[in-house]
Amino acid sequence: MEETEKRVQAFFEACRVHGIRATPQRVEIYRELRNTEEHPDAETIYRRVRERMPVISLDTVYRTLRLFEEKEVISRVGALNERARFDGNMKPHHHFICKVCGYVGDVYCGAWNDLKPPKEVERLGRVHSVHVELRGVCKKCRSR
Amino acid sequence: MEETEKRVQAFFEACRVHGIRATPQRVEIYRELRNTEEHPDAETIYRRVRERMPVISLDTVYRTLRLFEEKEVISRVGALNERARFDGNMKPHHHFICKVCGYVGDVYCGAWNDLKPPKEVERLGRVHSVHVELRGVCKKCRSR
DNA sequence: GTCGCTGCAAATTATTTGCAGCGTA
DNA sequence: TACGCTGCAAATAATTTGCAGCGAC
Repeated sequence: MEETEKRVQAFFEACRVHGIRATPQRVEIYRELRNTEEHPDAETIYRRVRERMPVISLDTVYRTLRLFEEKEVISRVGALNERARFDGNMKPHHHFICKVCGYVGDVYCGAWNDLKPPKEVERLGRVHSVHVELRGVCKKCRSR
Repeated sequence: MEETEKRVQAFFEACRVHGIRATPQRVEIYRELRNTEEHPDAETIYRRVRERMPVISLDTVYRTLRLFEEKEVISRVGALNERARFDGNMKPHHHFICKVCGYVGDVYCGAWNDLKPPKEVERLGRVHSVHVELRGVCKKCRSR
């Protein structure tokens, strides 16, 4: 069995566990996402899936991605894109981000200020800065 | 001199270096951003600055933030929020993000898969995952 | 006077929602 | 039959843009 197809099997299993239906649309969206390393956006996934499955709508893609993310079957790159948040502190530091409310807290950790990227990264481009993101649930949201 | 005000002095200096005007609006936006650790969004900054400076518009705030970011006087939390990007790979890995085109590449680095957050982070909340983000310029954008 | 910066209003873009129909358990 | 899932169209929310006026060099 091909690698991607093994994953699709695991996907069916995950759907069973979460009690959601593995509809054709969802399977294709999942397959598309596993088939690429491009970290595509919703629109791109929509365009590609539609080539193989002409009857699918963009909002199904959005809805499905949101569902997958909620079930932790896929993840989102970078912060939860609610709205842009800014930071006036340009000293090296890191962030704790609450998955629930989006709260962002500063984390200082000297040891993390000079993490050395592995050499293979040169293949991708030149690194200007290294930044650690901790994701979790903040105190306030935990106590609710 | 108070800490924030020292920073505002540095801000004037930075404006001189970059050849942009340190208008009252810009000074207030910068001051607001340095005065808080909340990593506010544009709307929040707008609301707060307006209390002290009634004549300012939301788009000036947006424009100013964009300008500051470009000049590297401030930074943005998380990825450049163009649009949401998704990742079907749930194995622990890290990301290289191109500042110019938004390209996202996967980075595998065993040593980074179990970075231990400093104890003070418990003060903020419970950490579920640790993720390193490398920001830089990708090969394609460098050669242009 | 020139040119950068601003406010206003309108435009654009990404994402979400309400609703009716359809298909599967 | 019931209910989850879908497509469509309309709504919402964040951010950007065009334009005219104003003020600093």
